[in-house]
Amino acid sequence: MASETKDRILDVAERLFADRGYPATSLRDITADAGVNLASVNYHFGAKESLLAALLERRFAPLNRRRLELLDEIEVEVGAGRPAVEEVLRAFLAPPFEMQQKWGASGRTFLRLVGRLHAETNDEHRATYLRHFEEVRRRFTAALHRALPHLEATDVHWRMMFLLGSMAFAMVEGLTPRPGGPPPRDPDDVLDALLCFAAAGVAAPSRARVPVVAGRPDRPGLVGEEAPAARGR
Amino acid sequence: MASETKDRILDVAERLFADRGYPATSLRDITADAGVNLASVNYHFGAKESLLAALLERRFAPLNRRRLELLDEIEVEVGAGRPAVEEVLRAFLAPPFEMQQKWGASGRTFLRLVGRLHAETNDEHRATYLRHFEEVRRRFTAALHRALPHLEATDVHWRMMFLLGSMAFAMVEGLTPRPGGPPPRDPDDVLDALLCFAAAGVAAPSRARVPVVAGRPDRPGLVGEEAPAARGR
DNA sequence: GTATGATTGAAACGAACGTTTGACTCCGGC
DNA sequence: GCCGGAGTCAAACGTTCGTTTCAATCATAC
Repeated sequence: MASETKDRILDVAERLFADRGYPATSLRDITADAGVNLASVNYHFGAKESLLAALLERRFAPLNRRRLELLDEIEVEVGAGRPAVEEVLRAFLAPPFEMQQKWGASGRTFLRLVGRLHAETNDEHRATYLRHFEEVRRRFTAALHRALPHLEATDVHWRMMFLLGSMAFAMVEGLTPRPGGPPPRDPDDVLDALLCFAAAGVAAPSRARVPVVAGRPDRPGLVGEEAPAARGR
Repeated sequence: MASETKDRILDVAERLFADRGYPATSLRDITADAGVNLASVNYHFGAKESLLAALLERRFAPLNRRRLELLDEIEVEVGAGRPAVEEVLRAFLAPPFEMQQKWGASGRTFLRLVGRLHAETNDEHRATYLRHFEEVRRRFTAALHRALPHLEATDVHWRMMFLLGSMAFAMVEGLTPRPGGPPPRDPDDVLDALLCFAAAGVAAPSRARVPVVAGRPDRPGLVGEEAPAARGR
């Protein structure tokens, strides 16, 4: 069991999918890089799609188990009270970063892949991916709503979306150095910066719609004027 | 000039690229949907890659011109003073949403495509995309730093990244209704919710690193356990 | 009417894709 | 000694891809 070939294929596929995307990576690319025969992918995994599924399973199962475990701890501790926003966010965001350290370069690669998959709207791949993620999203959305009971459910959903976007972007962009992009950073620092950003954003006061049409040149009632208040807390 | 065939190809390609992604969309899909001959793509655009470039040019040029125009207004107005965070963010985020209204269904499709391209790390496509975006990113990062001079440049860069992620995700997720996802919403509401989230996140106080290493296996201070300290801040 | 340049049409090109095949190698159990 | 299953290998399968070709068509200017 756990043949060496199988693991080599998984590792290389993870890296190449993360680097080039799923559809742009051929089985020939993978097998050539892994130094194994082309047919071995279909032998061990059945099809390319199943390779992706196996790859996600390998990483997502422990990752999301950990997330829910941390959330369980929080919920037991606070009982019927309100969980703290930042604590909930940390339970959601920290495991991927923990994982990266535990799994080394391979873990970092996987994070890029996850960030990528958030934008892969191809329905088949998405289904594979969402199957692992749906329960997590649902439970954390609920926890966030308990932490911020004054927000409408719609707002909580959307802020969860924004949070996902920040996380995905931090993963795919933050971990692949690019010219002009932000300087590379210790992953722990990235997590802290992300938590800091996300906690403030998620917990932002819900604002009544201002009747100003964006970009209108006569600009009455600029929203920007409330920013100092937020800054000075 | 501006032959009908050419425009039909552009419109259909925009929609299909946004729906399925660039590499997963074939020229045959596009030409069949547009009701034109397969060869006409290569005749009018030269190659598939150039079709993408033309498509981006058509939308990005006015979009980013508008962004910089709004930023110019802000900078003229505040002179040597500090621009307001939310005002800068609005200048950045509003134009895509304005555009969507002006361009109708086609504009909405384009937003999804943009959100997608943020995750397309294929270097060629990315280069095409970034060429349009680089100046905008640079100028807005600088403006944000002027608005938040107490932050380190690194933090401003990263928060700009997080902002981009939220925006991209809002575009690709918020505009394609999905089961379990957030309920569909008036685009103006999305913009407001995003501005609200982003302004709070970007202007969040920079926090000193907590000295706890997340997820170390010998577990002095599991990530879950440091959270109470954070909660009590 | 006819020549001319721009566009469209059907068909084919070579390359690359995921997948399948069938022979070959290896190795533990009898 | 050899049998049987697991794994590997080179080769080929049929399909689809982006692109090219070249004749047919159209509008326009002469």
